[in-house]
Amino acid sequence: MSVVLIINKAKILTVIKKKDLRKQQILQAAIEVFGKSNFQSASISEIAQRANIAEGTIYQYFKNKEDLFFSIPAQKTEAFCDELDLHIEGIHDAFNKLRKLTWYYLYFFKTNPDYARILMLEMRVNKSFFKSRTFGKVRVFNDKVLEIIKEGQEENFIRNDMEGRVIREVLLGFLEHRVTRWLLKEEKYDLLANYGEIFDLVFNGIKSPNAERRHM
Amino acid sequence: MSVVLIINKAKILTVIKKKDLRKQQILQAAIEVFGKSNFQSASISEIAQRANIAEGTIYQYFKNKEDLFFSIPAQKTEAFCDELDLHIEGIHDAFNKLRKLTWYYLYFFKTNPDYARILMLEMRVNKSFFKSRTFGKVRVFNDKVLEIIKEGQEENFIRNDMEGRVIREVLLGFLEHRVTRWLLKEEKYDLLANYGEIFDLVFNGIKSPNAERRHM
DNA sequence: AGCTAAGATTGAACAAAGTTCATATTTATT
DNA sequence: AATAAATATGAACTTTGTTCAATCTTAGCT
Repeated sequence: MSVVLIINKAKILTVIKKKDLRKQQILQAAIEVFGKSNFQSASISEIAQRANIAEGTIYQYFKNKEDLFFSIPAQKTEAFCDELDLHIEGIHDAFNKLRKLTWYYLYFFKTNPDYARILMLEMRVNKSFFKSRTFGKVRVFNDKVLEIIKEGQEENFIRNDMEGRVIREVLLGFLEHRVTRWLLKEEKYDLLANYGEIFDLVFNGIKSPNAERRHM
Repeated sequence: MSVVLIINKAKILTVIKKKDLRKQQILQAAIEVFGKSNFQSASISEIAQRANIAEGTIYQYFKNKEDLFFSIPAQKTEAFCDELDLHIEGIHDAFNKLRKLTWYYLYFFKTNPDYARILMLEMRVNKSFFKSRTFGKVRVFNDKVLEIIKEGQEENFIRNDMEGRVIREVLLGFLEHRVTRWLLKEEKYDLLANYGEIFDLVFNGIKSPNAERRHM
């Protein structure tokens, strides 16, 4: 094994890439199949079919069905965080950062409904997901939200009499709930409709009493 | 069949009761088994074992595993609504009704964690649950919340510039999120801890601007 | 180019769990 | 007590995730 490593570095890279490619191919098929239905009613055979491979091959790349399932949100969540950074970039005050974050959150799920279904209706509600490698990616986002909230507390327009974590719970709780409802109602309405209204509603609850109407 | 109906009414009642009793027996076993794990990893054979019956018997009382699963929340939710009515009874203003409702909601799930797991982590996130007979019971609760919110809007301490439904979404969204988090963290902390704090947080978001500190 | 070994792929076979159904048992009626 | 109806049973069936021995493909070497 280590011999190979010494002899030819370039070749190994292409091998790794090929492995990665096949993994991507399986993941893509998995997103489509899992996204259309759910974990239990999606079948390995359909995923294999859609990826044009044999069922057994999947198990060379993923430990089992659950492992494959849990691997789906990893890249997407990473992409979400990266793009979010871009959207936040250049905004200086925490209020507008939070406002933009809220908008982007809803926008992202609106434009990625398959991923939304998987993350909101299956992962978010699965105990072992919280122990999975993939959940680390979600935590990055959660940390970022808390950071902005603390920033807002220092800027004194988010109330200081409560822990940042509790405030985050209200904001994320509402967002998750909203996306979940939208999915369950089969995406029949616009997830971003009256977005300003609802942000105002949540925000008025978490804004500092002595920041009256400063940002309205 | 109809002959029996004409001949002996009392006997039939006892037969119905017996059928009901067996159904209860199966449901109780199902609550225990589903509550400990989840839909997919709970097995019919374990439920049958715990109810001291054969696997096939279950299918005399329930169409299939999903039907059995969906039947669990029906009675519990009904009991929840009935008790909630008692707790609300005698409270005259919408503010304190909402406050009590919030408290009772958290209290109920705290004291019924098996049911909580089933409702929050499995049902609430399942599309076909929304079409099930059982969901009607949940809707009764939702309607009650909306009613109280509208009452509050008339009493003018809940903001009137937004639809009652949106306000309900924030309140219930937060409550569901809180219970869900608590379950996922394996009930390691007290669900009712700093309950006043969090109600204040949500309420300040939905209270009418011209009801300043009236109820604080 | 051809050989060899490692790696990747395959799909038949296996295992586990939901569901069905012919048979057996229990209960109710006369 | 006899008969019929209702209920319960568990072995057999079906489906689907998973394994694995056999086959094919690719990379490295002469």
